[in-house]
This record gives sequence, C-alpha cells and structure tokens, in this order.
Amino acid sequence: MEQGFISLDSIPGDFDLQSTIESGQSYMWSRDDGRMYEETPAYGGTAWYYTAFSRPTNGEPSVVRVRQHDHRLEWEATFDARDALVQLLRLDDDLEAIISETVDDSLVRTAYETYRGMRLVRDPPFPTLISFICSAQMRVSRIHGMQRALARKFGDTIKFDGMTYHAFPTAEQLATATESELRELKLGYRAPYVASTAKMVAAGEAHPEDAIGMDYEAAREYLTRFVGVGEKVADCVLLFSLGYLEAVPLDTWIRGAIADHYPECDRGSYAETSRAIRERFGGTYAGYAQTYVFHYLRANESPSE
DNA sequence: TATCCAAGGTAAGTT
DNA sequence: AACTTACCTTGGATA
Repeated sequence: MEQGFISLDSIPGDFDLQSTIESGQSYMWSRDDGRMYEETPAYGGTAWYYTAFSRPTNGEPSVVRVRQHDHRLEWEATFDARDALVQLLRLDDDLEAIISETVDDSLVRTAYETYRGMRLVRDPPFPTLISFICSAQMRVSRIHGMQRALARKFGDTIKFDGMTYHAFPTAEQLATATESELRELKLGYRAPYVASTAKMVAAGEAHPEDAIGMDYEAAREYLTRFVGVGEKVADCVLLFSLGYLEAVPLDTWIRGAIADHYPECDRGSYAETSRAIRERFGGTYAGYAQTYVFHYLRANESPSE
C-alpha cells in the first residue's frame, strides 16, 4: 500500500471533500460506513471514501481511499494516487478566481458560502455516461446504489488492505449485460438504454471522450447519439467528466430555481433556456454556480416548497 | 395499512 | 420544431 497526503493549507477557495463527493455530481465514490447519500457523516466530516477503477495509464485495477483531516487530504492506495486525486477532485482549479468570475446574487452567494470548498469533479467518461443515463427520474441515493450494483455484478474485483472492492465495469464488461440482467439490478426502463450505450462504446462506434475539443453545444449534440442521453444528461457528462465548466444541466431543481429566481431565463426550449441561464451565471464557469445551487436547494429545500 | 406521488429525463409518435 | 405520452421502481408523504 502507498499512502500520503496533500496539504490543503493554501489551496485557493478551500476544499471540502464531503460536499464534493456527496453533492450528486459523482457516483464513483462510497463512504466506508456504507451510508453515503443517506445520512450525515458519523465522524464530523472526516469519513474515509473509497473508489476502485482501472487506471487509464495501464488499465491496472486500482483502489484509492481518501479522507479530509486537519487541513490535509490523506490517501491510501494501490499506487501513488496524488496526481490522480488532483485530477479527480479538481484540486487544480483556482476556486477563488472561479467564484469571483461567476454571478454574485443572493441565491448563488448563499450556496457558495454554505458549501465553501466544494469543487466540481473530473470523473472518467464512460462511468459518468452510464451513471447519468441511470439518473433519469431517479433519486440520488438510488442512482448511487445502481452504480454499486453494476460494479458488483460486472466489474473487476480488487483485494486491497484486507478488503474486497469492485471497480466500475469497462464498456466491454458492461456490453455483456442483457436487458433483463440490468432490470434485475433495478435499473427499470433505463436498462435497455445502458445495454445499448455500453455496446456502442464497446464496439468502438463512439466514445464519450470523442466530444472533447468540440464547441460546447456541438459536444452536447454529439453525446445525444448514445441511447438514453438527451440534452440534460449530455450536459452532466460535459460538466462532470469532460471539463466543459460552462455546461448548466437543466434538471428539476435548476428549473425550479429558474422559475423562482430567474423567470426571465425561461425561454421555453432547453437550448435557449440553457443559453440564458448560462449567461446569467457568468458564462465560462456557469456550471460551478449550477452545481452549488443544485446541491444547496436539494439539501435545504423541502420537496413541497 | 393502503394509496399516491415524484425522483438530477428520454424516446417515440403526433401535430 | 414543439407538444404528448409511456416508461421501471421505490421511499416518503398523505389519507
């Protein structure tokens, strides 16, 4: 086992591991008490989180554990995970500068202040594509549960430090899944979407990362070729995996925020409303404002309000 | 205890 | 292009 820590003393805009991981943008991580997305941490924000994946560099199945403690990000892994963590958790973002370049209104400011240090994630493309296909009409905790079920059934098993971990399946592994197998994992009507998309990627017909480099709206359009991916899911993949920080996924919570706080941004169609709210949130880093508002409303606004 | 409802939407069919 | 409708499942709200 390798281990180390990343000092958070002088990171611009601070860093908050719990809100970054549990804000509904990433489904790659689990908390080691098994209660992620269900209850607040049992240890005052210093819980260990783990993720298992095949390393992009050599395909080697790997495990990373991480926790935030005493202004440090402590990690234990099957390899030197420092660079991977900087990438995954966007520790290279100048969050202070980003916030100063986005809109300053009461809703966004409150969200920034409440979850100070929350960062966007830079998750791997294929798992992000699949998890947000699964996200349609589904609660955050159940989306997370689906991804764990997919990993258990179709992913690599990795032993590390006396524990057994399950990596998210590769496209090739998930392409072997039948629709009925996926329905048994409670994916519901998303099962055929996941099966089709996994087969498309495994066959080399298209890859989500092919969108990198395209103009934002062209990239969003490109991703809709995957079955089960519409404009909203495409925006999530662009924002949480492919580095398009201007993307503003228009989900139920953001649509509610538009109705309550930015009614002039409702232009009817997804594309036009997206442009309007993106501009309102400050353009280049509008996705940061989106994710803060999403997390703030979901955590603080009761469903009936 | 039974019923209802909405959850980080999308695809397919109509107008 | 804009509008409708069907779609799995289930935790939590309501009767």
